[in-house]
Amino acid sequence: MAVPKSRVTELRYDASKIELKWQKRWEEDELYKVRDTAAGQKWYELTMYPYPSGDLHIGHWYAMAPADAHARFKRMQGYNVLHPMGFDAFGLPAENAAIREGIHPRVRTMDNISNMRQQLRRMGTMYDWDREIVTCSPDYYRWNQWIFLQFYKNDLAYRAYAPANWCPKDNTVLANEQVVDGKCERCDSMVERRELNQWFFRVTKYADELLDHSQIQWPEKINTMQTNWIGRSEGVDVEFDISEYGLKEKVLTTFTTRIDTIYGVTFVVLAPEHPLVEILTTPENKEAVDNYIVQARRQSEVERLSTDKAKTGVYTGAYCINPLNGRRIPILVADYVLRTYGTGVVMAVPAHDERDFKFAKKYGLPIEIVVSPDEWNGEELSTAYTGEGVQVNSEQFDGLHNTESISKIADYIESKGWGRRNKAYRIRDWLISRQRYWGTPIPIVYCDSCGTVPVEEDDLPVTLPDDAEFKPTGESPLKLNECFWKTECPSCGGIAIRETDTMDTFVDSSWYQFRFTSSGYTKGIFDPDLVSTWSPVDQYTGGAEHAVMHLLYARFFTKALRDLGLLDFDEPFIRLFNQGHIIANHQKMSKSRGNVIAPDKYVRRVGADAVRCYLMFLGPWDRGGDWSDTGLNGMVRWINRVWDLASRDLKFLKDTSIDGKAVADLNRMKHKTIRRVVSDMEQFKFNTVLASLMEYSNELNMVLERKSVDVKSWTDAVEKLLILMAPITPHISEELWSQFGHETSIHLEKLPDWDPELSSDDVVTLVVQVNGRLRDRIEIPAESVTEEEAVKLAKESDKVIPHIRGKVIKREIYVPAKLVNIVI
RNA sequence: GCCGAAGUGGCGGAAUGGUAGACGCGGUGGUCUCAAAAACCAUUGGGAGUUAAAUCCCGUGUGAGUUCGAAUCUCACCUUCGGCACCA
Repeated sequence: MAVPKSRVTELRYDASKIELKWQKRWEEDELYKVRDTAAGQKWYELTMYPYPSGDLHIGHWYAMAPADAHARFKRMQGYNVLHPMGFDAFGLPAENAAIREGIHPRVRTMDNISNMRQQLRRMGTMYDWDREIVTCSPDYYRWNQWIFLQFYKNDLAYRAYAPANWCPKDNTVLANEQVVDGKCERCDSMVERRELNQWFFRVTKYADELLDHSQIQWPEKINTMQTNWIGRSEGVDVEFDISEYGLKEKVLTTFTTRIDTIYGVTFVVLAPEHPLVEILTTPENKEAVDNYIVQARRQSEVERLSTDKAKTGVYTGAYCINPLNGRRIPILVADYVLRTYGTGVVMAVPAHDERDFKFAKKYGLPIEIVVSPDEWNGEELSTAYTGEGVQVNSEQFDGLHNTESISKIADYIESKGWGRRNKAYRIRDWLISRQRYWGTPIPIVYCDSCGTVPVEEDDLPVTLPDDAEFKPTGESPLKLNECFWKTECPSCGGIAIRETDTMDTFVDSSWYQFRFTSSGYTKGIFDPDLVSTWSPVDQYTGGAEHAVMHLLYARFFTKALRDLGLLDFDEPFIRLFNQGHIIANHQKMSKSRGNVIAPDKYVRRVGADAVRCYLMFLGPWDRGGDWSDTGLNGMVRWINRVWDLASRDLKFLKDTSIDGKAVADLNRMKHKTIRRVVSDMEQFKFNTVLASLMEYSNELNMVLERKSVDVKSWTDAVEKLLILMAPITPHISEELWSQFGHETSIHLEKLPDWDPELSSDDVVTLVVQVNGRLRDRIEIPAESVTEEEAVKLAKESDKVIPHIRGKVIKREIYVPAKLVNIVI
């Protein structure tokens, strides 16, 4: 295999010197200071803030540099742009490092932030650092606590004893969204089940509204993922009679989406955690059931839900009655039924449900067909039939197609009072408790006499103690810190204990987009005027991996804050764009592969502009790209050529013979380039933006060689190139702009308009086909050719004549100013 | 298993019903140089053809279809990537 020689393109200029010079100047001039009341329509463009891991890696660059270019572009279009930056500063890695190395999470996090802040400046970004948010600052997290209190008052936050996903490595519980393939999303450990008292946010209250994506322009993929995650199913709750046991509960309610199969129910299954299990189980079955429940509890969620696992279960010894046919059927317990979905009770129809079928086969339970497959002649099924068909064995509904009977049977059940239509959701409430130190303390106090008491708003923030001990005990380090947990009850003044769990860090990022509008505000979570000036975010960018976590939670918060009267709109982010992932040498970057690209190294060598350029050039932003050092060289070469073009001594044009056509052609090319660049920038098509700019600069090179245009045309052509490049390569554009004698920053320039007339070609190529095959290309003046003329030209072509000579022409197709197709 | 996206030169990619391969990388030949690197110029999908050209044929994962015309639309299949996966 040929190994490409490592060649390094030399820069014509000192990139670091120039870039640092302008970064300093921009800061002194407060060039990027955002003014709430500046002229121009507002444009709020936000990119997902980073976790302060210590170093800005190439993935951060890939997310932020193109986003910065786009925000700069909007600014040059005349918008008043807010494009802020902050740090998602709470989280497990800092605390785990503290356990390992003994460095306090705050110290380490703040160190990392100051390093990354410098790296972000070095990238040449236009962030206004006065608006920075650092979520581990009490000025920020006190508002997490404030929101928690409002949620608590409005029944959107509640505490419950429930089984939770426990990560044994991170020593904390996780939200459902943070469990991927049964493993911890962060550290890949197998998640265990633990029953604990936990705080939840009632995201399910907004399930229906969250399904509505009509007010946002997001990638269909993300909308679908959210829709699937919420997982609304419409069906019927049906009550099976258990009155024979003389209990308080007279019925067992099941949820089904296949009410058409109700006559085929041959047994009913309860989730092992269902409270009726204990009550209904007969004495002779008690031991078996108890053993089964213990066994089911021991299993992790993954083991229990594994699709390939054989289905297991036990009889309770109890029976219930199907209200439709009066049949008495057995009640079982099986762990394939989930307590948390629907009613936690399943009416099993083995003939028409894959899971029930397997279960029935294993335990020898009857299988009764009630929806007939096509051409079915009464034989037994070898697998569950889940398709459509005609009702059989269904009393008065026999003969109906099941697509009809679904609503007929539901109506019948409702009219008889045996049940009602209902919906079930896959999404669960958001578990926000974390048994960790480095997060927002939950502002709740437990008092022996008053119970659960919220901290007074005036007493916020509940701050993290600095002297916590970090030990991996499985409980919050705050539990070991007496100064923290020992407190007075806000209600009775007696001795009370603080909640020692902290909040999931996704709470921080659920509303940070609003805090950026007034990040220093002390009288509330945000300034009500400024939040409505800037919000919602017009353009959000970030990775698709947050589809059902951050993006869903942020939408939930927006709706909840709206209902609390704090916001007057429904969605946090109007447009969303997901960038892809950057890889290296066709492989995912990882330390173990040793192919991690360290941007700082390249920035030192060729400057931030070249790196920015290359990241935007290497492929469509949403599809990601493959880093290659030689590819970067190409960008360096191009920037060098632009440098040469723009720093040419104009004397070379002074005594040229001006060619009127060359001037007109250059002007045409200029307008065409402006049009293409603006339109592609708008759509985040940075790679084709750069291709257009390269074509334009190649054209300028040709003009330069021929020296055929006047000084004024040349200067304007080059200045327009610099303006179009400014969002992408902010430093070099600024430098060359000032070399042209401009006193003010290029970043204060408006993007030039293009003339629609001039931005299209005056001469077009007429393509001539015979039977759809290319035979000739004829240069014709645009727009001035009629169909007759075009066809005539085509038929007269020397290259076409041999193909049509002596043939009968069946059809002539003409696409104006583009193509003639002669069909023979 | 289900849902979704994608498959184009040696490589990254452009073109979303009308000139396939823009732009860039890499390669080849040349200029400059003692030499190299850098830079610059030319060339670069495959094949047939010719002294040279003209010209022709093939070509966008595979196979069919729609159309005057398909990388683009439709169907089936293959591969890769992403998401979901006992949710009744």
